[in-house]
Amino acid sequence: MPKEARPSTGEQARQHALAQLRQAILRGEMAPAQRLVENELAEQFGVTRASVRAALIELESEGLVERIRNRGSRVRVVTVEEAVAITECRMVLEGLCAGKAAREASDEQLDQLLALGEAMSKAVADGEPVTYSDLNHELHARIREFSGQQVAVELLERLNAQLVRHRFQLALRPGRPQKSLSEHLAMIEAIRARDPRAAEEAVRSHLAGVIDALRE
Amino acid sequence: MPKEARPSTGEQARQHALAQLRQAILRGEMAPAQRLVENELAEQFGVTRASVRAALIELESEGLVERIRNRGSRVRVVTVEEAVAITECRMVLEGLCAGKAAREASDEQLDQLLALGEAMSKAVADGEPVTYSDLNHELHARIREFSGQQVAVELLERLNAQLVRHRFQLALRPGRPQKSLSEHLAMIEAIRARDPRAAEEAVRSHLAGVIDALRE
DNA sequence: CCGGACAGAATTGTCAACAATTTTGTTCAA
DNA sequence: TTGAACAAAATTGTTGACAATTCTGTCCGG
Repeated sequence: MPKEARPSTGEQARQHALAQLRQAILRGEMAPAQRLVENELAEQFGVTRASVRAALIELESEGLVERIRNRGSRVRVVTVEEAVAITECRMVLEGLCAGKAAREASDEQLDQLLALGEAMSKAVADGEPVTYSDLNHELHARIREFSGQQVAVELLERLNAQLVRHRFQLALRPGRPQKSLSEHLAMIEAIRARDPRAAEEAVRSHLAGVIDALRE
Repeated sequence: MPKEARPSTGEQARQHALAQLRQAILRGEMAPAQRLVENELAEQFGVTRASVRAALIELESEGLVERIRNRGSRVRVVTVEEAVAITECRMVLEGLCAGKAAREASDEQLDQLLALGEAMSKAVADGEPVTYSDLNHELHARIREFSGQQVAVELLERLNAQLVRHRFQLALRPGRPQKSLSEHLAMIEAIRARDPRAAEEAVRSHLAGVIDALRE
């Protein structure tokens, strides 16, 4: 059992509890469908139940936690169908972002994408799937960021948070990095060419591929 | 000042407060940027502050309310730029839904769309912009529903809720219904033709038109 | 006349106790 | 043995009071 967290003076209790719990779920420290008892969490994080409650309500509307009236909270499990539906939404939203990024990114930012692409190629060549997965994640984050589309960014971050468990499963599949790499390079190429239409199309076909892989 | 709501026995207090508050905001009974004091709301709705607090936290993550630490809550005001960004997201998400609806809707559902289109034409011919606006809203809702894409539906409902104030402004603009009507009819046509690509394109160009109108 | 320090008011954040609900385990009769 | 009724335990929902923070208006020195 993890040691009780420090009182964390400046930080308000609710935000503390919220951050701790979200991290714990995202890091996969909570088993899927595990029950989240307010009392236990309160003791574990060193805050009162009211703060835990507030945090749980917030996590519920982020889609990370499931709450049933008078029955308590659990870590939400995302079925494969849901993961597919989520990825379909990612597909169009990231497509939007890629198109805007192709129009509005600075030359400096385009160089960052190029560097990321090279790092990803190297990771695949060296057979390091974990490094590749991290870079993958970062590439998508950068494209979102460069689009300047704040609303889409927030929606996508929420959606991505719900997929943590499926991401692992996908990254370690043999042969997957190779296929994924060329799609990613095409995305980078289209954005660097400042071709919004091609950029959107590249992102969409990449995520269509992810959907196929999710379905096995 | 509105009379205190009934205790609403079965319903739990938090859900009661949440529903009341959300309705009040969506109906425009709360002035934009109006301060929401927890005590006042608690008394007004006949629940305790804790329930109001919980409701406010939830409404914050729905984007209807803005909360600042130790400073309280206000009704969130959506700037024109934000409304544009939101509508861009609607554009791609509703495009996704239209494509899926074109594939998966039943013949019966397609007939509903046709009937809606006729009603909309009539409303424009009769010069009834309010009726037209309602039908407009219903058409979009039906398309979402027929797609069977639950994740997209939830995202879109959240986004739409944030636009209430801008919707009014747009619907009453002279000449707007005429332009909007033909775009809507094209959407219906494409879905009824079971042409996903055309359906997506029709929805996107319609909402691109809405974006132009928003920018004036 | 102006600006900063300070006290008071208003408001949000936190807490511990209590009430209501659901689940679980036990008993007893058929 | 099975099933329903019931009691006990666990857990969530609610309440009112208290603490911490921020805002507001006043006072005093310059």
